[in-house]
Amino acid sequence: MPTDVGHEIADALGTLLKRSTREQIYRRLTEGLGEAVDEVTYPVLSGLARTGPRSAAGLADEIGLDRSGVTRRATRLEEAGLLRREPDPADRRATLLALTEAGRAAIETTRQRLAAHIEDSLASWPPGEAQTFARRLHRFVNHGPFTG
Amino acid sequence: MPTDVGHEIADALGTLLKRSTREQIYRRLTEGLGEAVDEVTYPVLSGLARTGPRSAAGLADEIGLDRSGVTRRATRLEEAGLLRREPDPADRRATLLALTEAGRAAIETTRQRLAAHIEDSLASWPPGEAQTFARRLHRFVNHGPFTG
DNA sequence: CATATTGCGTGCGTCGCGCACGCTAGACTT
DNA sequence: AAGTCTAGCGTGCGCGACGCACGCAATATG
Repeated sequence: MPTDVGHEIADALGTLLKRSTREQIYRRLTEGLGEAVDEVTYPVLSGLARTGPRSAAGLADEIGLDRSGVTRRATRLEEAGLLRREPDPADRRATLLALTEAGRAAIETTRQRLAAHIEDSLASWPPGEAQTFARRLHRFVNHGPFTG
Repeated sequence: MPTDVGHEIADALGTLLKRSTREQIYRRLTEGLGEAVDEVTYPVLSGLARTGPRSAAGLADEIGLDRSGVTRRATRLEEAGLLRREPDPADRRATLLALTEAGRAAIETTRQRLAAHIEDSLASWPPGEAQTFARRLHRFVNHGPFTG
C-alpha cells in the first residue's frame, strides 16, 4: 500500500506488462476472431482500423515493428481473408494494406465486446469515476512518461 | 475521441501493450541494471523482491511462465550475481531462489528511478489527480476486468 | 518396502523477430 | 535521355524465448 504515487503506478505497470496478464488481455481482445488473429497480428488490424489503408512501412513505424514483421503478419491476415493488398495507384512499387469487410467486422465486434467487458467490470465504481479514469489513462498513455 | 468509457480504456490498453511502447517502458525499467536484466528477467527480480525467497515453481506460477523459463532466467541472473540459489532446508529437492544484495540494490534503484520519472511527468497534473489516478490504476490492474 | 508424486533442470521443436540481401520502381543528376 | 541513387517490398538466415516432455533425485503414500 504505497502512498508513493510513482511506485504505485510503476508496480501497476509491471503487473500489467507481465506475460500472464498481457496474454490474458490479448486472449480476450482476440476472442472469437479465428486463429489468424492473436497478440501479434492484432496491432496490425487495430492500426489499419484507426488510420485506414496504409503502406507496410508506415504501419511498421506506428506499431514499432520491423517491416519484415508487418509483411509476414499481413500475409497471414490476407490468407485468413481479413486483409487485402492493393497496389498504390500513385506509386507502383508500393502496396497498400487495407482491411476487408470481414476484417473490419471482426475487429469492430471484438472492440465492442472488450469495451462492454471493461465497462461491466467498472460498473461497481462510483458514478463518474470510470469516465475520469478513462480520460486520465488515455492521457497517461498517449502524452505520459513514455511518449514524450 | 470516444465518449465511451470502455472503448477509451480498451484503446489505451492496446497502445500500452504494443511492442514498441512495451519495450520502451521496459528499457526504462531496466536502465542501468546491466544486460542481464531485461524485459524477460525483470519479472523474476520484481517477483522475488515482492515475496522474498521462493521456489522456482511458485515464481513460475506468479509470473505466468513455464518452470523451464524461470530456471533459465534464474541461471542468467545467477551468473550476473543478482540472484543465488539456496537449498530449501525443509525439502532437499527444492531450490529457493533469492536475491543477492546486488540484486536487491539493483531493482530497488531502478524502481526509485522509474517512480521519479513517472512523478516528474505527472507533475503538471492538477494536485491530487495523480494520487487518485494511481489508486484507480492499481485497482483496475489488480481487481479489474482481467484479474477476476 | 514398493510405488506414486513432486521439484528441477535440459534437449527439442516452434515461433517471432531483426538484419541484410535482391528485385522492382520512382527520383535525381548531368 | 541515360545512368545512378534512393525508396518500397518480400525472403532467407540466425538468434533468442518459449512450452513440452523427459530424466533424475527426493519425498510422500500405501
